[in-house]
Amino acid sequence: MKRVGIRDVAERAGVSISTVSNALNRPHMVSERLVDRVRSAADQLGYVPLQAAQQLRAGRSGLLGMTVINIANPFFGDMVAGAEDAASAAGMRVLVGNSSDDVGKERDHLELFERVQVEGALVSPFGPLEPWLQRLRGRGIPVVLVDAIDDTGELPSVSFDDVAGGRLAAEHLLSTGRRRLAFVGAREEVRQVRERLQGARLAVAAHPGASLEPIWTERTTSELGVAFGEQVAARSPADRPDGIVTSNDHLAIGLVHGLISRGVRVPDDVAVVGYDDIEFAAIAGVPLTSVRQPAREMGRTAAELLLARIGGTAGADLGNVVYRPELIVRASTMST
Amino acid sequence: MKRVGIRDVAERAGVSISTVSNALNRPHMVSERLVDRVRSAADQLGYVPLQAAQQLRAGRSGLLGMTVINIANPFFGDMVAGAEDAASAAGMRVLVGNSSDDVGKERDHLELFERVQVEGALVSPFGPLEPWLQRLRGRGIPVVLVDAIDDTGELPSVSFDDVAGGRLAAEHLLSTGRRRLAFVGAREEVRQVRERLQGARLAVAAHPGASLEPIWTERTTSELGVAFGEQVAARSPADRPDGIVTSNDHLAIGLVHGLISRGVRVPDDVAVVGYDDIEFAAIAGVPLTSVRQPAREMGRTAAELLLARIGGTAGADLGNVVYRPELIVRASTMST
DNA sequence: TTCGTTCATCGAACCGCTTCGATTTCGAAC
DNA sequence: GTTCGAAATCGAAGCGGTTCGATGAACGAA
Repeated sequence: MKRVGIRDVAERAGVSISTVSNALNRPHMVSERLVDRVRSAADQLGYVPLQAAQQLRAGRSGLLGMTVINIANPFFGDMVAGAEDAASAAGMRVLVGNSSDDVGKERDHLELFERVQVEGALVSPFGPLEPWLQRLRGRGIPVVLVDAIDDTGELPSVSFDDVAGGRLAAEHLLSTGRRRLAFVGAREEVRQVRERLQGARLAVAAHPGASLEPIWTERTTSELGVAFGEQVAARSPADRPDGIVTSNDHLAIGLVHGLISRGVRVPDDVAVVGYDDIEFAAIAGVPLTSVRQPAREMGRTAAELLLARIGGTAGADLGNVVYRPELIVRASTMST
Repeated sequence: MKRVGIRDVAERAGVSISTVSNALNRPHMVSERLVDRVRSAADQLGYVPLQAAQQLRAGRSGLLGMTVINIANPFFGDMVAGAEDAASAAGMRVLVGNSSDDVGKERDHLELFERVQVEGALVSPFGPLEPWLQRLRGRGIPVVLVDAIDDTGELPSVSFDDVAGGRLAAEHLLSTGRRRLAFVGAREEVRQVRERLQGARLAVAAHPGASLEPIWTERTTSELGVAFGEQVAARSPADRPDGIVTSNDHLAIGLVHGLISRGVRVPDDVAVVGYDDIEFAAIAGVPLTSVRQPAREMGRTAAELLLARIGGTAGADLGNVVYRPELIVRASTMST
C-alpha cells in the first residue's frame, strides 16, 4: 500500500541511495555487479521514481506543452498525434491542453505549462496571447506557434498559407466558369478564416465580372451548414451564388446536404469547395472538393522545431515553415 | 529571466516564506493587511508556484489520468471533453494519454500516471491491463473504467450495453423485413465489437429463417468501408446480404458509398446501420441509421464517479453505470 | 506590574530524488 | 610492507514549496 521509494530499493539491494540513482540513470558509473543487483531489486519492488521529485531536483520535466483550439476536431487531433510522434522519438511527453474555443481556458493552460515547467510549448492560438507568450519566453521556455504566424516576427511557427488556400479554392471555381461566388466562414476573428477570404478576394479581383459575397456564421458545425444551405436554396436562382467557398469541411458537407434536400443540384447549380479535406470529404453524398492540409505532418514538424530549440540545436534564425495547401478536386465542383 | 520563487515574493512583501504560503493557500490564517500585501507582491512579480514542489511536499497532484484508445476518433474526443468538464468543476486537471491503438503506449501511460501521482485514473482499455490496474489500486490510486466493464467485478465502470446496441440494430433490420443480415466489425479482439455481434446474433436467433454473416476487417476506416461495399456489390444479388450492421459509423458511411457507387441501392437493396451516431451520420449521402452513444455524458459521469471515490464520498459499493444505447433511424434503413 | 491567553507570524524540518565532493577500496609500483 | 592513483561507493546538501510547533505581540484580568 505504501509507495516504493528509492530508499526501499537501496535497502533491498544493500547499497546506498546514491548508488541506486546512479545505477539507474548513469549505469556506466557503477560496477556491473551492482547495476544488476539494483535493477533486479527495483523490478521486484516495482519501483517507479516520482516525477515530481526528479523534476524538482533536476529542473527538467521531460514535458512539452501543447494547446489546441478544439480537440474534438479531428484536424487538431491529428496535429496532436503528429506532435506526439516527434516528442516520443525524443523521449518527451506531450501535455495537451484543450481550449474548447475558450480564451480563458487557453490562458490557464499556458499558466499550467509554467507551473509544471514544460521544456517547450506548442501553441495553436485561439485568442490574443502576446503577453502570455512573452512571459513563457521570459522564463526561458521556447514557444513554437502551430497553424499560426507571429505578427511580431519573434516566434518560430509552422502554418499553412491560408491566403493561397482561399485563392486556390476560388480560382478553381472561376476556372470552371462560376462567377457569382460566396465565401461562407465561421467567426471573422479567426485569422485563418480571414486570410482564406482574403485569398478568395484576390482571385476574384483578377477576374473582371466575378463577384464575391462574404457570409459569416457563428460556429462551424455541419448543422449550421445545413441551415445555411436551405437558406441559399430558398433564394431565387438568379440571386443565388453559383460557387461557394467554405472555411471548413463540416460546414461544406452540411451545406451540400442542405442544398440538395431543397432540390438545388450540386455541382450543376451550385459548386462547393470545402477546407481541410477530412476523411469524410471523399465519401460525402457528393464527394467534396476540398483544400487539403496535412495536419499530422504539421504537428510533427512543429514539435521537431521546438525540440531543436530546446536542445539548442537550432540556429538563431527562427524557422517559419509554411505549408502550401493543395486542392483536391472531387464531384462537388466538377459535373462528371 | 530567472524563475520567481516564493522567496522572492516573501522578500518583496517583507514577510516570511511561510506567511506567503499561508496567505496564498489559507488566507483565513493571515491578517488581511498581509494577505493583500502578499497578493499584490505575487501579482507584480508574476509568481506561479511550482507544481512539482507543491506536489512533493503535499503528496497531491491535482491531476486525473485518462487513457483513451484513439484521440483522433471524435467519440473519444468527446469522452475526454466530458471528463474535463467534471474535473475542472472540481478544480482538477486531466492528463490525457492517447494510446493510438497500441498496448505498449497504453501501459506506458499507466506508468506515467504513477510517476506523476495522479489522484485517480479513468481508463478506457484497449489491451489486457489487469496487472497494471491492480498495481495502481495497490498504490491507492482509484480507477474507473470507461466504455468497458471489469470482468472481475472489482472496478467501478461506466459503459454502454453493447449487446443491447447490437441487438437493437439487428432487430430494427429484421423488423423492416430483412432476413439475410451481415455484421461488419473491425478487430474481433475488441470487447465492444464482440458484444455488438453477440447482440445481433441474439436478435437473429429469435427470428426463424434469418441468418447472420460475420465479417471482420482490419481497421475501422471509411476507406475500408468503401472497399468492402464494392466487394459486396460485386456479389450476385441472391448472395448479397440485404441488411448490414456495422460496428462504427466511419465504416458504415464508407460502406454505403461503396455500395451506391456500384449501383446497389440503399436502403432498397441493402439496408445499413452504423454505430456511434457521429455528426456526419445525419448528413451522409444517405443519412445513416445509427446507434447513438452519448460519449461526452459518459466521460463526465465517469469522472464524477472517480472524484467521488477520491473524495471518499462514494459508498463502498462500486458503481457500474451502464448506458442503454438508442437507435436513431434514418434513410439508410427506411425507404421513404 | 505581572501573568495567562489568544492570535499572527516565523523558523525549520521534510517530501523523494539527483549530484557533487568526500571516502573507501584495491591493485600496481616502489 | 608502504604509498599512490584511479575507480567505485557513499553522505549530505539542496531543489521549492507546505506545515507544524515555537516565538512574539497585544491585551485583559488579577
